[in-house]
Amino acid sequence: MERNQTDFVILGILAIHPDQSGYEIRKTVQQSVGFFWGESFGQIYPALKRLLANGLIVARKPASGAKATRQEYSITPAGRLRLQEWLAVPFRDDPPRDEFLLKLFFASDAGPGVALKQVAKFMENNRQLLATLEELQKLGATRSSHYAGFPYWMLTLDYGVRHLRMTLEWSQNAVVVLKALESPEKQEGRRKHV
Amino acid sequence: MERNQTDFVILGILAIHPDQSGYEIRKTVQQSVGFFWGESFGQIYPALKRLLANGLIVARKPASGAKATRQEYSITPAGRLRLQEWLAVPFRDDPPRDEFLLKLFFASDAGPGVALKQVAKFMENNRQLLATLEELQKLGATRSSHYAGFPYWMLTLDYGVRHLRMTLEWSQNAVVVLKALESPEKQEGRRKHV
DNA sequence: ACACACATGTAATTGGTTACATGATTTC
DNA sequence: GAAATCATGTAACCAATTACATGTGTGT
Repeated sequence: MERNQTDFVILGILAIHPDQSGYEIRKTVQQSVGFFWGESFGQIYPALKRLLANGLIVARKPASGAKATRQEYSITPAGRLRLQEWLAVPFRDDPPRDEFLLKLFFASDAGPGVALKQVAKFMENNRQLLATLEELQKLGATRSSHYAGFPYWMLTLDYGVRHLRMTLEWSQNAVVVLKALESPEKQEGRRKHV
Repeated sequence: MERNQTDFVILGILAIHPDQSGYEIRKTVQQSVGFFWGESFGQIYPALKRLLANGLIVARKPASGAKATRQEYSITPAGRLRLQEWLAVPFRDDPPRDEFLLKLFFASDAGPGVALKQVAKFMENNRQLLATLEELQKLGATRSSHYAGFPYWMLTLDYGVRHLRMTLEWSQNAVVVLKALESPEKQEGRRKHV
């Protein structure tokens, strides 16, 4: 019960910025919480209908000039209340399923070479994402936004940046460990061939 | 395609330690990869039947003396091959959905008090888990295990420990930020009431 | 003319949890 | 004899992705 998080993502996004279409909501989600949350159209459109039926959002044909097919949504007072209610419910932390760690855990069956490839991809992914988030952070710092949500957004961004930096530090060490496993000799800080 | 990760978790676990029942496999999963992966019975039992039908594992009634109802499974050579194959496929990193961060991101609608409560729970959870993982790490260090998988297990453990330490550092800062938002005055390192 | 982004939706499938249902064995 | 743990499984439901299907508007 109370498990349909898509609804709340939409409410949250519309609470920050109203008059968005389903298409736009998805883009906003990707650009704001995308580094720790994803939503697909297959979930967004049905969710919008649900929210509409429950009076938590309202639909409006956009002002003339915009596309005729487009539907814009805004949050209602009831929707805002629902959102606030949900915010106060303790989050549940189920273990996030991490496929990378899973493969690494079992990797001895395939050897260090395979593990090193996975780690390399992991590093590359994280380096790129880190660059993006640091860019966002810099932008935020200069703009010193006046939105009420701003400090909260920056906290999550900071979390992301710290997380990615940690993964890169860890990766460097992992590479050293795996390379040592790769070469048959033990290289305990000494030359090869003992 | 190739998305049924439960199958591979089971194969991986049985590759490390054979002759386990479905019940036992689940426990092993919890105790080994539990901090980044979970499996429920509702998935394990059907998966075992699937794997059995495909010849990737074999079933055996346990030696006399054990429970009659119990079924023990082991990985077959075909299963091991399948596992190795999967290990070499690049992992996919979809953004892990983090409900805690999501609530924090939208928390301005509910205020710093609500956010602080969520952060407090987050810290508490992570402190506990960190203690458990550090315990495991210490145990691993003394035993200096001879299993081939050992270095890989330690890498994932190290990841967990680093991650949790990072979350606690971040949390401390988050609490400071949120407390500052809570009190109406700006406390820029100066006295209140300007 | 073509490509790309905007825009909305449904259907099929898979993935996954939770609840239900049952029963044996061990420990107190 | 009661409670906890071991043990297996199914059914109902919910969550989520992916593929399918369709069409408009904008820019080159």
